[in-house]
Amino acid sequence: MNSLYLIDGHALIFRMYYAFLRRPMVNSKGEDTSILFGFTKYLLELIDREHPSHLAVMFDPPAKTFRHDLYPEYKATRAATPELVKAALEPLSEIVAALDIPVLMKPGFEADDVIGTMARRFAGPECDVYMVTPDKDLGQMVGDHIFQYRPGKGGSENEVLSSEDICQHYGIDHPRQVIDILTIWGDTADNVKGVAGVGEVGARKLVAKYGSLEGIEAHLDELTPKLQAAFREALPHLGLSKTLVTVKDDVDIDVTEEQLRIGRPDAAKVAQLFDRYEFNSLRRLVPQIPEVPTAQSRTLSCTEAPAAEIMAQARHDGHVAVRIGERGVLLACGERWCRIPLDAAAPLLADETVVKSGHGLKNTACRGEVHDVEIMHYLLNPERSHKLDQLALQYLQVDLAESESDGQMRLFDFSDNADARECVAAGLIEPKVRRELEQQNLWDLYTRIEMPLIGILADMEATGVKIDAARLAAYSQLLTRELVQIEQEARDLAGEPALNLSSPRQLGVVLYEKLALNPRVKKNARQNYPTDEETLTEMADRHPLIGKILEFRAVKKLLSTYIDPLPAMADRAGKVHTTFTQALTATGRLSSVKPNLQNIPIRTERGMKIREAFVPSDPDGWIISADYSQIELRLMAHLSGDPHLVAGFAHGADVHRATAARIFHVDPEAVTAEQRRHAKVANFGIIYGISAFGLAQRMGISRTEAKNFIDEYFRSYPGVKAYMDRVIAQAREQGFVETLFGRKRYLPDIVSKNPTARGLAERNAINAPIQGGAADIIKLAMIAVSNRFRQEGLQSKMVLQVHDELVFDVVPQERDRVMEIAKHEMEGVCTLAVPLIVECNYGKNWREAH
DNA sequence: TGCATCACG
DNA sequence: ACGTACGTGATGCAC
Repeated sequence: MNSLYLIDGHALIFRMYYAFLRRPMVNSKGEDTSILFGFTKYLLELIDREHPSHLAVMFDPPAKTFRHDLYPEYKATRAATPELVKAALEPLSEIVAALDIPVLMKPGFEADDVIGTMARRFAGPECDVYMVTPDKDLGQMVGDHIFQYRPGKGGSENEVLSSEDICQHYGIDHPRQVIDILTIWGDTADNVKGVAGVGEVGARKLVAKYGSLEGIEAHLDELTPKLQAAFREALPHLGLSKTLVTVKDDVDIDVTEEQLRIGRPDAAKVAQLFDRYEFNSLRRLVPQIPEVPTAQSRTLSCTEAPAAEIMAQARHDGHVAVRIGERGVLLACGERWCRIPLDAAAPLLADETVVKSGHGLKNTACRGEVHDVEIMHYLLNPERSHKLDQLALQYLQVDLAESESDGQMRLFDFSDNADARECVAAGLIEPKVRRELEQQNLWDLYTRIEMPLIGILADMEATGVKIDAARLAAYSQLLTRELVQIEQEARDLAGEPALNLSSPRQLGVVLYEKLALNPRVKKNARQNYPTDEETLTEMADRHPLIGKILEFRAVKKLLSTYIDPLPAMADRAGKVHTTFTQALTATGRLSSVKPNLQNIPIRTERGMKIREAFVPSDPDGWIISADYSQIELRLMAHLSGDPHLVAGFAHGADVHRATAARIFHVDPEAVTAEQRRHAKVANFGIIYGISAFGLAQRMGISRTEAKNFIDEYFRSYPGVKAYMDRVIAQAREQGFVETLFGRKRYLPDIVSKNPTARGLAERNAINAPIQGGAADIIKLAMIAVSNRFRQEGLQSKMVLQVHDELVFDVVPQERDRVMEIAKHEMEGVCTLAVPLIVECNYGKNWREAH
């Protein structure tokens, strides 16, 4: 199968222009090489990653296009092209030409049209076409063997969009309907007028319902009066708008398949250009030109060996390094390596008598003794980088980016063995990191907690959690209608029909200039007025618009972060699979990404509706949630040993009420609701390393009152105060703090002369042993629960961990057994000065299980 | 990119 | 004097 990549040159240039705006790259001659560097790097990395068989770059021609002839105001509202962008075009063409990549331009047409034409012409059973662009316009051209390849934002991964993806995103049946959506939506950037008052969401819904622009026009009378009027108003110019947003796919352009075929760079020319612009780091991506040797580093020596020999040696040594490569599994013993298919490696990986070492081994079949240097290094210092190239530099003095000394090629020749070098490097790093862990008494933490957790997290990710997509879809409809309504009301209240409620800048202007709701407020560092929730809530009584803004934001958040994306991320079984990150947080907590299932709403009624969509995979099954009650405050009680706080956790007692009783010198029964609320806020503050300022903010009292409150708290719980002083002193002496289980966090700023930095370090010193200790405890609980599930052969699955809560997807007949196991194992993880209490409930969904 | 905003524990 | 409660991730705007 051939693959043709069509690069939208201008879009990529603009992306790079913005990416480097704050910190431009300048060479020793003082030239700004940001765009050239970013563009070239993206291009070379794309080739290195995707191995295209054919490739071309499209640029917009400098002169006007047929769209300007049709509509003189086309793109008239655009700001002038930045000088840096203009200046980049010519040198960039030179670089691209030197790489033997064709540049296509057609006078009178935009790059989009040429891309559309090429895609239509070359896509077929023999060739997949990838249109490399972040712009939504080309979505209309996606189809059989035609994909949109969207560069990732901010270093994130590139995204390949198929016809189904486009349809799913817009809720349509065919990508051509993107044209109708764009026509109605309009395009501010190109000065193309759509239907006034209808945005992306509105356009999507209308096209989804009526199929096309014509369909909508035929059923105008079914629309709301406002919409009807808007459409009638827009009708005269919609035809033109449609032409403008439609990508032409029949441009007369003379190019053959042979010209697009990936060729060989002109090495001398590329070397000369890279020297001129000082692109030293890009040299490794073009193997035909010589590397510039890096002074201190050396390359890694490693040799390929027969697979049978490596496997035999692995079994003999009881140790092998593993890495999953793009073309099979890499195995290494010392500096010798081999590459074999996954199924051939599977028995060795599953062999519990062989220690597997490597970097990032969670998503491999490796089980048993797994020495993952990424996680091992995380325990040495969670806040340093655990990337393999960093570790290789530090432990092996090797630069993994450097090719092997035999000059293996990277570009246009994919026989390079970068993944083999990485596998060998991880294997050589492992004993060195292990020695450090042992010296610092961290090996136990690794083998008892982190290592067994790797496979458990892998299983949880693979199992996934079932989502009721239909329920979310229905809720999306309902909330979207509410959102449109709120938006309209807000615009009416503001008297600004085009107000973008998502733009803090626009809101600021309306609230503070037009309505002058707070004449004293100042702009922040970025010349914007504050529109954060706290500020707005304070002035909510000054204008009804503010309430609408807050409501808009709340609903928008739920829709755009949870309700709409979640169903799209489900697999065919309706399950979503998060990724748990085990080597990220400073304190030892896990994190959850893509999607983040650790921040599913719960605090509002609208939010809780989302939890109703988290359901058991068996329709007759149950969701069980087991959460530690007050685990962090219990840890504070244990660590401080304060007798009053410990007593506050006496069986059945309400700890916040007990705190209020002590602070306010009243009987627990006499505590008012407000007193209890304040005590609760204070208890949270204690865990975070309380400050008078922070407490004052959250309790809505003055700083002096907050100071008095804290003094009273410390008088009531002298052990807590003593613990805080002790742990800060310890941090100052040792440079780090640790949890009950020895997990460390380094706090170099604890001796800083900058009071702000020092204050933060001191609060970290108080908080890290508590937050980290709670993380240790729930990790141990996960291991204990998982062991019990295995021993007893349960079918139910642990599916989520949310810091102090475990969530289970339970088959009908195991409900009571799982409740029992979860509560028992979680409570029995360790013995503290206060009991560990777990609240466990079941229900037909996650909400009911609380 | 960098920031503001807001979802969770 | 200096600007603050602890730990995360996703989205969207504006540059």
